[in-house]
Amino acid sequence: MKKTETELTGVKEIARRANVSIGTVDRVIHNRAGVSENTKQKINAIIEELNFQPNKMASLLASRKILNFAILIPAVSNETDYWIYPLNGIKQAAAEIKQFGVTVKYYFYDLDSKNSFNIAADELLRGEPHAVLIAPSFVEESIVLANKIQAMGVPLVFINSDLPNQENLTYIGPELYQSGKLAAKLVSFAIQPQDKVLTVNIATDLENNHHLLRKEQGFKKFFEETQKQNQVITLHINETKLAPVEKSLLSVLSTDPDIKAIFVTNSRVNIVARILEKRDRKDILLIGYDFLKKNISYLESEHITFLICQRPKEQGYLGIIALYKHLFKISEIEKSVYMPIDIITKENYQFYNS
Amino acid sequence: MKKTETELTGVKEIARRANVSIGTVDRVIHNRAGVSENTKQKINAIIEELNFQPNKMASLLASRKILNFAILIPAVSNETDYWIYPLNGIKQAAAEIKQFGVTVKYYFYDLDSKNSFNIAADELLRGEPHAVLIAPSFVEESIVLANKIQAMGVPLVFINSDLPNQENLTYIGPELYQSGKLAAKLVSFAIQPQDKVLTVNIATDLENNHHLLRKEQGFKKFFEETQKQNQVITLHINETKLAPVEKSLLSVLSTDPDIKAIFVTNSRVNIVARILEKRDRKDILLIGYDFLKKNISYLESEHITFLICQRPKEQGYLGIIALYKHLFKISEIEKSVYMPIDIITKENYQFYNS
DNA sequence: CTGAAAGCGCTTACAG
DNA sequence: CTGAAAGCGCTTACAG
Repeated sequence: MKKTETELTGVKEIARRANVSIGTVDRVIHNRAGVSENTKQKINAIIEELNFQPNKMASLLASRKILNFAILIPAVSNETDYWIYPLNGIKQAAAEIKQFGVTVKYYFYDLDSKNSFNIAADELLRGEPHAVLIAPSFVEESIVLANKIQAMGVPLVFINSDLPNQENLTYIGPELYQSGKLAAKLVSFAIQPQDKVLTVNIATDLENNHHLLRKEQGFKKFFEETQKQNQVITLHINETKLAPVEKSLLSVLSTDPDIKAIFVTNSRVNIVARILEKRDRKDILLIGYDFLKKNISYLESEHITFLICQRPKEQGYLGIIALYKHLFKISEIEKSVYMPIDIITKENYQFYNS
Repeated sequence: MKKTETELTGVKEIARRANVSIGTVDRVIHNRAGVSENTKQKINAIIEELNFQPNKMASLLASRKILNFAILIPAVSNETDYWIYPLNGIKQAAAEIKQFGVTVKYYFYDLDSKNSFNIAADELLRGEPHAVLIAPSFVEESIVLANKIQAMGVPLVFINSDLPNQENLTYIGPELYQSGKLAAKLVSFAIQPQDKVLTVNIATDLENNHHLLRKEQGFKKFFEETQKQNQVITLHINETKLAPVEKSLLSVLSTDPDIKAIFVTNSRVNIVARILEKRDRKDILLIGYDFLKKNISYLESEHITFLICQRPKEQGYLGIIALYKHLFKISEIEKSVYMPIDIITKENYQFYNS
């Protein structure tokens, strides 16, 4: 249970072979100034030869570094508990890497307020973090922030939605188009050729919700590609309260009684479920997004048949771990990590851990 | 970026407050013998008060421990590449914890040979590992091994299948019954009330394949519970070569032309896919298990509609991490971790990372 | 440009 | 039962 092959490696051995002090070796390892080109090369050669990997624990211990990670994500709101899941993932990762001197600071913004985003972003910058994870819900504002963070040379991770042309360390989140296609496939099983299908976007600010449209496109694409003859009807509802959604939806359903499946492009599928429940319309297959308590209860009662879910907890967890692995040089980080597209039903939700 | 609040905590501070040496503090922390009850209590009180958590990196560094993990899993065979995925997960975890002084040793056995299992198990024991992960495919033989390992006080993790009444640290793998139910639900969407459904077990040694029966039970249970009128027919084929499987299967299909869906209870679904492909029977919905290359290609060609998959890579990864977290006291380990039951289709398989 | 010394927070013999 | 010292493999001032 003891290490044996010490002495053969390590700064000491390098110093001995190069005939210098370990201080100089350290300078070379970390590329610090003040070493003659000559000894530098000599030392580097030995490092190569020994295939030397500095002992991270020792270096952490000696340097007494503490690293501050900053998190900027939406606050958990009354309307949706979605963001509790990424937050839980982040907290779990934070607990695990605490012992390596990492502290995590949280900044929350209101999904209904760009201003709250900007305020939180300013606070974050003032904290001078060593690494940042953000959910860039507001595109313009997020780009401004991302540019500042990247200018500081601070590694940045996006979760949940991506921002193009940034120099972020990685993106961890869903690929939307494909999830729409998958939804369409699931729907296609349960309907007859003459049935119609309805897609519903429920969001007040569709501008900042391009992602809903991506899902819709994927959904429609499936029906085109497979040459199904089912008509796909599209409905945008730019309100999120029950009453107006109900009004719009019922109007469409009465105009088109052949609609036998509804695809809701976000987690507000529970609103539609509630409406169908009131009218006792179990003949319509309902499919939507996200593992929220409200949605799960409708999965239970079979008003919702499928939920598509992209591991919100894992997004948070992996985001933090990516920053940790990068800063501690544990492994290389991929530029983007697309979460698996999970299908949740009444039969498997109890095994879905977030 | 420097730590500030040092001195307030740590063995030194405890020693100072208790008026003893840090050596004595260390003895108490690790419950070593040779400390008077009196000073022990005094020190423990201070530890409580300070909410002291020893610095793991320092302790690791000072103790120069190396930990050997032993892995016992089936070898990757020609017939199936299933076990490459757990192995990859294990290797990934091993790479990440290598820097903490963990080395991993692999022992492989042949799924067709209990003897090879016993030989590998003996070798493993001779290696005197500090932690063990096994896939206990042969029940009897695995129990014998598990008892020996547990008698040595060595933490033990099971992946892929569980063993009852053991004192293992944790089990990480699938819950089979529920996955069968889920398969039934998926099938139920695509069939008409008059259609029949076939479940197929393909395995030479059904005795050591109780798990197939569990899936079959779950599958049947769904049809009972939901009072579907579809007849569910059961077929056991105790051969794994194409020819005999083909013979059995075609015989059943010709007797019962109403069979419109087939549920294969393991990864050999590709054999059935091949048979259906040859006969160009795309009218039969085929569903089976596991993200194998062969299976995926039939998913692509739409001879297989659904694959159910339980994250083999993650099972390996999490198994190792559980041992690491246990030995390094990073967090408590749950007695069993059931993997999510994932549904793989042509539309989402490319995002499934194992 | 380089070295010698002190120290990170622990653990490990060894001496008493 | 307890303490003092050396050391883990690095990093950090400081001195030259």
